[in-house]
Amino acid sequence: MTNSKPFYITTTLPYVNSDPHIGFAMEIIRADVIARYKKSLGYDVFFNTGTDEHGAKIYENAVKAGITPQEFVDKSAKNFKDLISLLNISNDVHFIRTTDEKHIKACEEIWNRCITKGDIEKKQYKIKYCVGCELEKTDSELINGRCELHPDREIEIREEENYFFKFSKYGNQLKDFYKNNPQFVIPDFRFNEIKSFIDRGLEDFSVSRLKEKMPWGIPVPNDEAHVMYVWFDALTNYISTLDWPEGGNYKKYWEQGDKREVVQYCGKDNLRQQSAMWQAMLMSAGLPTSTNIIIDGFITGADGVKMSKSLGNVINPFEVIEMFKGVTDYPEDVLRFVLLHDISSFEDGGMSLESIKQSYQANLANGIGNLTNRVMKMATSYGVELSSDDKNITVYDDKNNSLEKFDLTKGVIEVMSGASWIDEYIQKNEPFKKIKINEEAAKKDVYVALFHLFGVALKLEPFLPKTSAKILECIRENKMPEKPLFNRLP
RNA sequence: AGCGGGAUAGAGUAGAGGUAACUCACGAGGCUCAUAACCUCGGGACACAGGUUCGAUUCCUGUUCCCGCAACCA
Repeated sequence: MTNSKPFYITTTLPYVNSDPHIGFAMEIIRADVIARYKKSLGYDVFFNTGTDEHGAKIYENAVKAGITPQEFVDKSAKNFKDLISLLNISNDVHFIRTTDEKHIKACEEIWNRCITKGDIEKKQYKIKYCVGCELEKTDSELINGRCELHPDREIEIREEENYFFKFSKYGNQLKDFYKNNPQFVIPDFRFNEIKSFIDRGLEDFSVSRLKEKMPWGIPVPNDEAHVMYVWFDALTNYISTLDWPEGGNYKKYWEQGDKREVVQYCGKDNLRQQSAMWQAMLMSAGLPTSTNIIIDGFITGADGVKMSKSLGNVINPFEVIEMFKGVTDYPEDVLRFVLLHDISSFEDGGMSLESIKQSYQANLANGIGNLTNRVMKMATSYGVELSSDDKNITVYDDKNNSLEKFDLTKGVIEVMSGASWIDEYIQKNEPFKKIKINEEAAKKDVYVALFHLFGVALKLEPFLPKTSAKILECIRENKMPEKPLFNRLP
């Protein structure tokens, strides 16, 4: 391809401490939709995801399970890879693990650059320690300044030496950066949140831990007593995946040219890390900043309550796919669909197995699936076929405005209304009646329906790739689907 | 305490200074090409109190209630 502009998109890396969560499924599906859409417009896309594999929780869990941390993360990383292929994520997605050799090298390099710049230095770090638990506690874990589990004991303040990143130094630079990039964080209200966070003033953050307490991390260069704490380790993946500093991919996809597009998807809990901390780290290391941070909402239970194991309202992505295996050949498209269509692009949204079934029935079985049968039945029995010119269109050449704005929910709803337009059109024009009295007129109607269905299928590609391909195949080969795309639920 | 967001039909959401939209559910009718699907019509809503305005549900102020954040949580 001549002229193909580079485009970079990444998800955050999920922490492999627990099983893949429906929220991560949503995040990677959304990033995948953008990646596929950009590819369809001819961009040269680098799509990144992976797993975050260091830290105390993993270390403890490995010890508990009686295996090494490396064995533990090897097993967990596989779960995530399994989910990714199950969701039919673009197969050229890059998968970085924070235990990968090239990642570790990149972390050392960015650390060295920041320390050379004078932005990392040792400080006393006060931790709150519960003697009962024998654990460090954060303020949010304490109730009235006391440990929830041991309210009868005083919290001890202990001091240790940690490395700190001089985040406070970057407040003004971040403010200027935000001013010059009014679309940096999407949606607006999240951008406001981070701006007012910066306005309140920044504190330096701790970037190392004592190795004797927590050995499972990347060693701090030139200091055997410390390992890196999560920030320099996990965030660096966005460039280590590009073989930074040496690799050509870094130059091509991150530096790019004048009109860079470096997009990071994340959940709302990651706003601060992605749009402020990571950007400051990049500034410190003398690297170009990201161009867009897209913030997703959270998925809640049906009535807006938090998903939790104790409430039993947790949705497991593997289960959802399993549930639809009997009724359709495209169960992964069902999960993709409900996550894209039923959860709003930037706000929290509720979901339950019941709501998933309902949405499936209404939109996929009664909607797209039924419509495909309806149109193809008439096309094949009346002998209507798309002209070879029409048939050879491979890209819907209109830019999808909602996708340009990363509003995927609106994007998929627009495609669905295209489908229901066809249903209305058929009802209004009644080609099934006309065929008995005026064959030509009936065929003309069916051609219109067929042509529009073709357009719907093309536009559906980034969202539901397999369903789209099947519909296009039926139209191009002028045949009925061998079986209904989406059967009704029993 | 502070900061941010929110309160719209039975449920979930959209929207805007001037006939309040959509999906599901509900009621009536239509069609028979299709997966008892599809189409049309109907009922039903802007938390409360002030203010600005010719006019606000939309802007401002206050009240009540809900939800995040409160930094080292990976």
